[in-house]
Amino acid sequence: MQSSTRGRSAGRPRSAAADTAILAATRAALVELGWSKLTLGDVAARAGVAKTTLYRRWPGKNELVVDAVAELFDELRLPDRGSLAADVEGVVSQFAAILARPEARSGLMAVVAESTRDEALRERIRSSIVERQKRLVVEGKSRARARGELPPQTDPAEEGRTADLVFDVVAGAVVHRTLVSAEPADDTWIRGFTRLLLGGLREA
Amino acid sequence: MQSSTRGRSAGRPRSAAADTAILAATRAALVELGWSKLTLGDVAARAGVAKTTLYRRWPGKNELVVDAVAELFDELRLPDRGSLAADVEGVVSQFAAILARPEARSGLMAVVAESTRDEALRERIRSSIVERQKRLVVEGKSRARARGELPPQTDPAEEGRTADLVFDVVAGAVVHRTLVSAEPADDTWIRGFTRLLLGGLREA
DNA sequence: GCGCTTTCGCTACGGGTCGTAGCGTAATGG
DNA sequence: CCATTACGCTACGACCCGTAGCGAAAGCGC
Repeated sequence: MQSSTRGRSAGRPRSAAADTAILAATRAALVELGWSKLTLGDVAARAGVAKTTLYRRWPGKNELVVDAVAELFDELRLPDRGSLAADVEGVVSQFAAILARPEARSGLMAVVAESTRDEALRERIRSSIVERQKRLVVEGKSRARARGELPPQTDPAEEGRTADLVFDVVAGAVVHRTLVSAEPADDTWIRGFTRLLLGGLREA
Repeated sequence: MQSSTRGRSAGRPRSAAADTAILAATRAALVELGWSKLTLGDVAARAGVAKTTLYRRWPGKNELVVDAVAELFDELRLPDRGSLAADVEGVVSQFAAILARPEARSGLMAVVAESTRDEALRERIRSSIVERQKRLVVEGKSRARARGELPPQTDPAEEGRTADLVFDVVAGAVVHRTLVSAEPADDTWIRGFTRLLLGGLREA
């Protein structure tokens, strides 16, 4: 008999504080234990909530970690530094700083790996993490085009393809440098990468 | 084969057939179950060996999957196609084909994620997977230099840095395209990527 | 052949995590 | 005051882990 209107009115409301506590506890557990040794029971204990509360809000470990890591990317911005090269260096630097944090290193690749067999999880990652990054690429390109640093683009389909391409190159390079090669994406590296991205291999 | 003389001689030798059976079973399990649901008991059953045999040869799931996936990269070659662009397209195409296989998709990122907290595992990945790929980059660059497509490089330290950089860009882009963006690195994409890599953003 | 050594298959076990069910209590809105 | 929903807590079967112990098998040196 739900008096309808919206299902969201009757009963005790969910504690918003619990949400933030759980996500913070998840990140703390990622730092201390890493992905594989992280257990939901441990996260619940750290957050001061019951394990059942956790399961009422997230389907499982994968989705929880995606949400916990996604918050790390909230700080990503694209400040206008005056030139395309400076803009690229700026955003890559921010991205590298996030990936240098242990909670991101441990969690991000693990959920991406899981997402290869879980369509819903992949969509969750895409909407809460990837899409936000990709928007920076689109904005940066249009800004450079307004400055005259890049030729105007007529075909919108072609424009979308190159934006995707550039995004995969930038994000992929930083991730690979940080997690696979396991060496820091410091200023020297970032300058070299920006030069390669803008001028190509023949000028590097 | 393998005529004696070296340290190991006494006792029953380890079955080489068991090794190949176990690694093949591991890949099959990766395809069917993915990383998270893969259990060593299941792999042992598929391979027709006892679980204890498996633990005698590999420390755990991580190392086993690294070795199983590493074999997929044995086929990686750098055929001489006459130009730098064609060489790049060729090797990227091979790399993309490997990453398109489900056993690579499921396993590779998972072990990389684990390696962020396990130095020995990272070294195992580096020596058995990454180093082999990186050599292709070095060889391709020197070949292009011999053709006159790239300027000669004087400083060997600088040369090493750019080789590392190019490697991270190439491998990272393909991995990101395949696993994060979850779209195929087909011929169209490969051509666009090669053009971006060689000519830079201003020519793309 | 004969032992010595190492590996193999098998069984069994304690320890840990999972995800859920059940229950009584707490916090809202009508 | 009552209906409704969230919460904390406990308990549970199921599963996987990694190891120990056993007898049997398979090479090697003699």
